[in-house]
Amino acid sequence: MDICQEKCINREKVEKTIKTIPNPEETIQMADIFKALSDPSRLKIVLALLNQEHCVCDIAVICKQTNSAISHQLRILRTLKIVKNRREGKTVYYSLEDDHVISLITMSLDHVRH
Amino acid sequence: MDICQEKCINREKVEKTIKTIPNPEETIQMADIFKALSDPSRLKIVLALLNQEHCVCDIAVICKQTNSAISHQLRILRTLKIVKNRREGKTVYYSLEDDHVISLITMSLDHVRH
DNA sequence: TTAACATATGAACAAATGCTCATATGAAGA
DNA sequence: TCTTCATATGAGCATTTGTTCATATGTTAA
Repeated sequence: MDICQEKCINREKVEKTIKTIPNPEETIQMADIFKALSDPSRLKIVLALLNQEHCVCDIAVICKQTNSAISHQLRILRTLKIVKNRREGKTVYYSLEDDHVISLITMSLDHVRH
Repeated sequence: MDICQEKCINREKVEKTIKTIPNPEETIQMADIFKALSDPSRLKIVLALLNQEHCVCDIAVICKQTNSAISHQLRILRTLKIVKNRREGKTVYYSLEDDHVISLITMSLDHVRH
C-alpha cells in the first residue's frame, strides 16, 4: 500500500501530535457546529438573530428566502442547539441558544476584516 | 406568493436587523472559513497542525487517510489561507497560517466541552 | 366547527463534496 | 540520465446537502 509509512514518517512528532487530538466524538461535534455556520444562507439566519429574536416570517424577509427554506434550516440549527424558539400564538420566535456562537461569529468576522 | 410578507412582518425589527448584517462578500468569506472546518477529516488535519508543523505523509498517518486524500484537503485549506507550506527537499511541511483559526478551534472545543 | 394563517415537514431533485484511482510533477541519489 | 520517492492533481463516483413543492400541524377568530 503506502510504502511511505515505512520510511518517511517522523514517529516522535506523530506520536506527540496524536496525543493532542480530541477524541472522535468531540471532533465530530466541533465539525457539526462549524457545519451549521458553513452555509451562507444558514449563517445569515444566525447573523439575523445576533442582536434580537425574530419570527420565521421576518427571518424569511431578512434573508430573502421562502418560509419553508428558512424553517428547514432552523430545524437544523435547533437540532444542533444553536437556536431556541418560543411560541406566541401562531407565531414562533427564534433566538440564539448560546453565547459561544456569538463569539465564533465575532471572531470570524474579525478574521475576514483583518 | 407569500401572503405572509404582506401581513405578519414586523417592519421596524426587520429594518433594524438588516442594517446589522455584514455584506454578502463578508458573509460568504465567513461561511468559507467555517466550511473549511466543517468536515471532520479536514478539521482533524487542522487539529494536527495546532501545535507543530507536519509533512503530508505524517498528517496522513495521524489522520489515518491516504496521502492523496490529505493532499486534496490541504489544497482546499491552502486556498482558504488556513494553512501554509514550505518545501525541504522532497518533503513539504504544512503549518497553520493564522492565529484566528487557533482561536476558533479553541472556542469550539470549549463549547463542546462546556 | 370552520376558515385563515404561521410554521413544520416529507419527498424529490439538482448541485456540491470527499474519496479513490491513475497519473503527473519535482527533488535527491545512483 | 534514470530511478525512487514525496507530493500534487484530474476524472469519475457515491454520498451529502439545500431548495422547492405539496401537504400537515397547530393556533386564533368567526
